[in-house]
Amino acid sequence: MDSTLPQYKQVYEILRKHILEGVYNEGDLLPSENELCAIHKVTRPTIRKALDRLVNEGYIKKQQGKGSIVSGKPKGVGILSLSGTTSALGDEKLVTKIIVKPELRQWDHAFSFSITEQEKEAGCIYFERLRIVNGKPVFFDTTMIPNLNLPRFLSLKLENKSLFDILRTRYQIEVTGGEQKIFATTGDKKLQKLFNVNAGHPVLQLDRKIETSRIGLTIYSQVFCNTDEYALYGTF
Amino acid sequence: MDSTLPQYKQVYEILRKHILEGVYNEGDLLPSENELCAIHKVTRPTIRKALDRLVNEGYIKKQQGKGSIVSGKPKGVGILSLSGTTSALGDEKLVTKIIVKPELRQWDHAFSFSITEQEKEAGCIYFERLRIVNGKPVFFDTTMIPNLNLPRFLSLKLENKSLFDILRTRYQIEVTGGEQKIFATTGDKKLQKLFNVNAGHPVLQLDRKIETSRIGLTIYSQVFCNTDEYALYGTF
DNA sequence: AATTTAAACTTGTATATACAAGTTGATGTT
DNA sequence: AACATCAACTTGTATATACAAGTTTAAATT
Repeated sequence: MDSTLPQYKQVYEILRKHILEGVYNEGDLLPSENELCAIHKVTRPTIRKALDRLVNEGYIKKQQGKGSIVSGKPKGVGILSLSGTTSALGDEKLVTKIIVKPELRQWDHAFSFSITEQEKEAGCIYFERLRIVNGKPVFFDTTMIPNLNLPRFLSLKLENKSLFDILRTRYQIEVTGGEQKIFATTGDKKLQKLFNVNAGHPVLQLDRKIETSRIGLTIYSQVFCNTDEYALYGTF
Repeated sequence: MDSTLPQYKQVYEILRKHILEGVYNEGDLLPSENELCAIHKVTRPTIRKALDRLVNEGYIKKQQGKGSIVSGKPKGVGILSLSGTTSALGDEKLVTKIIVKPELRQWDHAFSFSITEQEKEAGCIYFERLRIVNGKPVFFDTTMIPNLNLPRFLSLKLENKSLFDILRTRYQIEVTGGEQKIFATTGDKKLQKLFNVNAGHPVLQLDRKIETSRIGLTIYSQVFCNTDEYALYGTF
């Protein structure tokens, strides 16, 4: 497929990358909109559309008369993002262990969410991961994705990459919204064993239904988190 | 002060109000962009800017070739919003009890967040609220706001209105971003008593630092939630 | 020297225009 | 009747232009 990104998205991707890679650091001013126009050979409305997106996602803040100031921290996926947590900790200290490798399953519901007939027919890609921070298991997440035109997904390695980065770069799928429910609970025995905690230990549970730019593709995710040492952190 | 809102914001406010008041319901199509142009006597880029905002906040979804589809549910304040929970439950079933009325206090930190010298000097407006759903206490929140040019705030009644609605309509202050930490914990004795639960009962804790469009004004909020029957719910 | 003023930046708002691309329904054709 | 085509919608992208409004810097004035 061709699928050339629109210019404002191209500029957005470049600036976003530069911020993440440290070309621009927190507190820095981006080049002015007119300079960006010259650099990328587009007009100001196009540049402003790219910048609007960076503002919405929390990468920059704008101040009239002054410029675009780099915030640095990514917004994450709407709410609290594990990737946000990841980046806050530094990747080298985080280990991902696949408990259940991506496999095809039948389903008729996704956690506390109901699914459509279409989703039921497609079946779901299912996997479980345990995230270990400095030797301590902190996150356990279960993900369900309807098996709709995601070639070679089952053979992808999820250890070191963010699911959403894979979807974005490999399949051009972006998160457009979603809903979530958050509980404080005590995990079951399986979870107590995975987290190595006693019965009755408080655990955070997060059920998410994540809508994407591909119509019909909704991702369902359930995350358990031991917040003893590491809180679930996010910017918005 | 004059402070006439820009046209795109005026259109945004009108459409937002109409969605919330049920002029347009979930699943409905908004008038097309060209029709909205005619209605509000502005050009399409202006209308599109208003719609962009509604999309970002989750009020509508757009589909090329079709139109703008009303989602209905508000996005809330970036993350999970109590107002979102409120609206999901229906206001009549929610009772707010003021535990500590808004008062001026000294402070040198806000929960797990540190504060600036300027904020420290200004002192803080402090209040505590308990939210009761169908007779069951579910939320307990503590709020700290630096006392910076918020006339008559101390005499406002917070029982029936959202704090953020007050800030937006009365002081033209909007939330621009923030950060938060979420824990699963067991509440202290005060909280056990407020929630009427046993010791060791899992409770959700949420520390939020909320930045606003008024420079220097950051709101600090700590929320405890008993998620036995009602999960913290939010869309994004 | 201190203050005021103005110029030269910055982002914010708004218009007018053009064409691309997706959706829908009506009109033909088979 | 079923299908294909087309026209008339819809939103998406992009340009060119203009002026308003906030910030900073430098020049002019006191």
